[in-house]
Amino acid sequence: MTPQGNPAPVFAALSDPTRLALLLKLSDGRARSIATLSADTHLTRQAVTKHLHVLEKAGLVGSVRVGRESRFACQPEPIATARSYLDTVSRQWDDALGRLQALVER
Amino acid sequence: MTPQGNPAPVFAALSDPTRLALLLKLSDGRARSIATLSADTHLTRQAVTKHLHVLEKAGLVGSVRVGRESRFACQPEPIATARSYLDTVSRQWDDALGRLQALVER
DNA sequence: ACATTTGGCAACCTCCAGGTTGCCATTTCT
DNA sequence: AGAAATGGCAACCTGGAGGTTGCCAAATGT
Repeated sequence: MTPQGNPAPVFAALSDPTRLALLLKLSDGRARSIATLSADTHLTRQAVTKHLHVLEKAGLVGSVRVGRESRFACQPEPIATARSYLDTVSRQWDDALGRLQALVER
Repeated sequence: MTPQGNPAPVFAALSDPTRLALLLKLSDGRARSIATLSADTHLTRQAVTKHLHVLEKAGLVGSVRVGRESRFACQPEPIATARSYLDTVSRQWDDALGRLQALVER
């Protein structure tokens, strides 16, 4: 259910320090339970749960229920989406700058 | 290589569709007045002004007062910051995936 | 069998982002 | 000089984000 092409939700998911920290923790590819992920945080387990669900809705992580615990792990596609968006913007900007400079140097 | 920078504020600035649209408009490098930027929007000039100030605080755009109007234009550095962050995350993820696959294939 | 770990659900609170309206100052046009 | 364009400022409203607490259900350890 990850809409491709609209980068705003992905950026929104990335706009919170707590979620960035979670992503960094998960960026080693290992799957972790909610309890594990909220262990060394000053936040409540519920708060962490909410953040994880936000990340999941944005498609940045996926979850699997294993016994009594549900494990979360990274999913890379939306990051690629966000990166390609930034690439587009900065490329257009570079192009425009290049043209301007060419005009000036002429 | 590249400077530091906390990427969360940049992502926060990028997390709004209106601001993304503004950035795209400005990504051709030309500077525009607030009135021009809010011309083909369904939003109020004030709303657009607020969004522009958010982008400015994040360093994504800069403004210059020219006569009675203030012109806004792109500034590329924070975009580079955000991109490098996404690069870091996705590289770490790729590395982890690689190690996992190496383990599995053994 | 019982206690513990783990997590889902719901109610609640507070704060701020996004948006509006109204008014006023300055610059530009005629 | 007078009218219009441009935008800064402030008050105000509303919804949702982020966080907490409390309770309950299911899976696990002993």
